[in-house]
This record gives sequence, structure tokens and C-alpha cells, in this order.
Amino acid sequence: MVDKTLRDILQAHGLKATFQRLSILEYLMTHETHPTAEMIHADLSNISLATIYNTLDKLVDVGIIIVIDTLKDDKRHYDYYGEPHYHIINSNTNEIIDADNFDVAPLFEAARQVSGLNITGFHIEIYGVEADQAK
Amino acid sequence: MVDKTLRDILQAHGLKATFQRLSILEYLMTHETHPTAEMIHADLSNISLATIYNTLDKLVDVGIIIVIDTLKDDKRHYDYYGEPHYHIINSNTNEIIDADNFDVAPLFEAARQVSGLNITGFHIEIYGVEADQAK
DNA sequence: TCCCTCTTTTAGAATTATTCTAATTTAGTT
DNA sequence: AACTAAATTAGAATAATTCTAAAAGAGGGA
Repeated sequence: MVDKTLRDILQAHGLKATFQRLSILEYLMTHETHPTAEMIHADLSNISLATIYNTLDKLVDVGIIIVIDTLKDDKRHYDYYGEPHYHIINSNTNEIIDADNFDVAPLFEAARQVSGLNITGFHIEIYGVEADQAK
Repeated sequence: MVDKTLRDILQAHGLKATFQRLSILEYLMTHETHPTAEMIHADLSNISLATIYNTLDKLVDVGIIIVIDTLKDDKRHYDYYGEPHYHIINSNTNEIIDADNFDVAPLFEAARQVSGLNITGFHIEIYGVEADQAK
């Protein structure tokens, strides 16, 4: 049934449900680690690195996952994006916290007013430091 | 006097005011193109590419400029960040629009509540498509 | 169920943006 | 004017990501 759900998610986005895609999607849905391609490859070592990259690209294209590439390590991190959310990044540790306690509707409206575009998505990263070393 | 202001900006952030840094900072302040290191190097060809990268890193570190690396071209784009603002990205054209008609204070407060961190900055990118091709 | 076709996967090579190195120059101070 | 730590530089090195072209697999139709 997990498998069924995963198939449904892929097919709803027009992607064939291959073993590799099911594995990678499940991995992203069950890990809160915001992994890189290499990290996924280390755990799913029976899937080639090229396929990891190909699949991640596809999942990003259809909007199932998103990329975080603002970390200091210069690698792309991936995040399952079932529910839209924003990220809080601890600049001391590079830890990424998922959060959704903010309504983006007013921001969308502001962006629409400025640009005239139909808004399709967002990426928000908030940076912070541990409170006792703020200054 | 422009030069004076540029020196002041650099020195206020603890950076020596070299010819190269003055040139690159002025370039970023006077171009709305959100250029890459290569684009800057193409225009300021008397400055070595290594120095362009070094200088951009320094300017990012002290917060004078920010990086946009969510574009499809897989290159880092840089943006003078004199006044905090957010970005609206036209997914059809990759055009980046600077906007500031949104108060981030409530978002900062939400992030502080979730994380307990002292919030130091933000990165917001809103994606959109031209209205007549939204669906 | 069994083809058929188009898509996906794969290993390894290739690419290229960015970083590193070590030598030279420079900014800012004494 | 001299000093010293910091900055610049050319070119080599790195490594994340992309490409290639051959093999395997998914899913629809008969």
C-alpha cells in the first residue's frame, strides 16, 4: 500500500513507476535528512549514480521534491515537498529545519502585483544563529 | 564620491579597499543583471577570474551581496543586497525581478518561534509563469 | 499473456564551474 | 619609506554533475 501510494504519486505526475524511482521517492519521503545525490547513492547502492541524478531531476521537474542549494557545502540537497513549507537554516551547524507555520498567500499576492505573473511556487530560506551567539 | 561610498561600504565590513573589490562592488551596484562570475569577468577582464570568485565570496560572507543559485543554468548568480528584498523568477524566461513590497517581520517571528534561533537573514524566491500560459 | 515501442537505466567518460597553490603584489600602518 | 599581513594572480586541480550510447524494462495493445 505504501508502494501503491508511491506508484500513484509517480503516475499522477506522468512518470513511469520504475523500481529505482519508487525506491528514491520512498527514501526521500522517509528521511528528514535533506540528502544529496551521493548520500542517497550511499544508502541505495544498487541504483547507479546516474539514475539517482536523472530521477532527482525528474522529481524536481514535476514538483514532487525541491532543491536546496544554498548550503555552504556546495552540494545540492533534496527535500520531499508533499506539503509546501519553508526552511530555517542554522548557520552555525547547517542544520535544515522544515516549518510551515506561515501563510504564504499575502506574499504570493504581493509577487503577483509586482510581476503580473501567475505564481506557481516558492522557496523560502530563513537563516539564523543560536540565540546566545547572535552578536 | 562614488568611490568614497564604495570604500566606506567595504571598510564598514572590515574589507580592504582594493581596486578589484571597488570595481566588482561598483559593477554589482550598477547592474541589475544578477550576473555570474564569468559575466563579471567578461566585463572586468583586467581582473583575474580567481579574484572575481574570491571577492564575491568575501562580499557574500559579509552580507553585501547574495547568491541566487536556483536557476536552471546551474551557475551562481550574484545580487547586490543593499536593501533586503525578495526575488520573483519567471520560469519561462529565467528572468529575475527584485521586489520589496512585503514585510518579512511576521515570517521572521514565525521562524524564531519554531527554531528558537536568532534570525539573521532570508532568501525568498517566488516562481511564476506568464499569466496566459499558467495552465 | 506476449509482443512492441518508447522510456529508463547504466558504467564510465567528459565537462565545467569553482577551488586550490604558491609566488608576487599591494593596502594600510608605523 | 619600510613593514607585514592580506590580496591578487595564472594555471593546475578538484569534484559535482552531465553526457553517451548500449542494454534492460514498463506498460499498452492484440
